Amino acid sequence: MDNIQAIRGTKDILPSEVIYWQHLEKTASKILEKANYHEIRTPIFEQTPLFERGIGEATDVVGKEMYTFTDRGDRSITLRPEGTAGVVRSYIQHKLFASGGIDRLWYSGAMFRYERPQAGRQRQFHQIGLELLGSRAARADVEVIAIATDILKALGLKNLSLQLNSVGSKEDRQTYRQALVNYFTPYQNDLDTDSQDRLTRNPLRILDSKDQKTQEIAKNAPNILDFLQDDSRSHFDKVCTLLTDLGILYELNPRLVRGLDYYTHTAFEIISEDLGAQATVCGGGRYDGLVTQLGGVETPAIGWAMGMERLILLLEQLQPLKPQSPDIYFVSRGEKAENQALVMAQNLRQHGFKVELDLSGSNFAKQFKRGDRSGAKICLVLGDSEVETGIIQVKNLENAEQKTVSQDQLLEILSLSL
RNA sequence: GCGAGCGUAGCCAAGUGGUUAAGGCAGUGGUUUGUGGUACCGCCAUUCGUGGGUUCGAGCCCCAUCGUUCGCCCCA
Repeated sequence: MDNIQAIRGTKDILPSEVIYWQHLEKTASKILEKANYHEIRTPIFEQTPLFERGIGEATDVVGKEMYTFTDRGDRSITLRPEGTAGVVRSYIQHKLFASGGIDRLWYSGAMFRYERPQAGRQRQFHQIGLELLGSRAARADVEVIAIATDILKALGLKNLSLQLNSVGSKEDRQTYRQALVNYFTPYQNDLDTDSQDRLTRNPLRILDSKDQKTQEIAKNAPNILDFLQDDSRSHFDKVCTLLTDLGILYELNPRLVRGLDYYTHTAFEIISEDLGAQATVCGGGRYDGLVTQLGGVETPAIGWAMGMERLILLLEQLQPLKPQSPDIYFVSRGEKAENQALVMAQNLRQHGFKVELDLSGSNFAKQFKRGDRSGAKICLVLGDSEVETGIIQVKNLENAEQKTVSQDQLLEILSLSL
C-alpha cells in the first residue's frame, strides 16, 4: 500500500470517539479540581538522561522501549514514556517546593513507548495522572488512591479491583531482593527462561511470572511484607486501615511489583476484568527518592497514572455516546435566499443556537433529507418568496408542523420551541 | 524482540483453483424539479493490502513484504 497511513501503534481519534474522550476528561478533571489538584503541562520530549536517571537504566521502559533520537544540535532527546519524570523535573526547575507546603498536580497527555501493539497497548497512548509532592503521611497515599477510585466510580466502571502492596524502603527492598535470589537460585534450572534472566536483572519480577512451574516454585518464596522495617510496616498498616475507613476495598498482593525503579513503599494497581491481557487501568505508588535523585531537595511524593485508551475501551462497552445534533438545520434555495441564510445562521449562533447550514445547493427535498438525518429538531426554510416578503418557515422535524413567521420574530419563536 | 491468526468497496461480509467477484448497511440518482423520516427502481470493486512465483487458468496454492489482531515480554 503506497498511501500514507498513521504510524504503527498510533491511532486517529475520530469524532465519533472523541465524545468518549471528552466525557472522560471532563469527569476526571472535575474530581481532580475538587481535591484542589492543579493541572500542569510539561513538554512531550525531554533530555534522555532525565528518563534514564529517573525511571532506571535497568527497566524495560528505558532499556528497550524509548523513542530516542538525536536532534540537530546533537542532543539526545526522548519522547516521554511516562509523566512523572517530567513533572518532577519541572517541579525542581521552577522550585515549586519553595512556595512552601504541599503540591498537588495533575496532567494528561500523550506518552510514547516502542512496544508491539496489542489490545489496550499502543506506541502513542494517553495517560491522565496526578502527583502529590511533599507529604510522607499515609493519608497522602490514601487521598491519592481515593481520587482514583472516585474517578473510576464516576465513570460508572465495574469489575475493578484495587491491588495493594508495599515494596518498602530502598533498604527493605535490597534485603528482600537478596532473600529472593537466595531462594530462587537452587531452582534456577526449573524456572522459565524469562525468569532465569530476571534472577539477576530483577528478581522481584519472577513472582509475577505466568509460567506454571515458576508459579509453583514462587508459592513458597519469601514475602516482601516480612521484610519491611518497623516504620515501613506501620506506614503500610496505616494506609490499609485508612482505606478500610473510607470504605475502599482492596486486595493485598505481595507479588505486585511496579516496573519503574523509583517506587518505594506503597504500590498499587487497579485492574479490570473486562480488558484483554493489558488489564491495568491505573498504576501508581510512592516515590520518596525520586526528587533527590533528580537533583531536588528531599521531597516525599506519591502519584498514579491511568491509561486513557483502556478506560475508553471500558466506557465503550458501557454505554453508547452519540455526537450532539444541531438544534437547527437551515435550508435555503436561490442565490438571494442562500446568502441571507448565511447571515441569519451566523446571527442565530451568536444568540446561542447550534445551527448547521445546508451548503449543497440541491433541491429542498434533498436538503430536508439531510436535515432529518442531522438529528435537528427544527428546520428553517428560506426561499425566494420568503426573502421577498420578509418571512421564514419554521418546521418542527419531529411532528412535521410548519409555521410561517416574520423574520423579526424568529428569535423569539425559536427560544420558545427549543 | 518472539509466537499465532487475519487482510475482498466507506463499513459488515459471501466466495476455498475455472473464467460476468453474492448479499446487506451507508452513499447517490430517480418515482416526488418548495418540504424529510416509509416504499419501490437504478447506480456504486476492470478487481480481492503490495510484489513475485506455481498453473492452461489464482481472491482462493507458495514465498516475500507491509498492515492489522491476539498472546509472550513489559506496562497505563
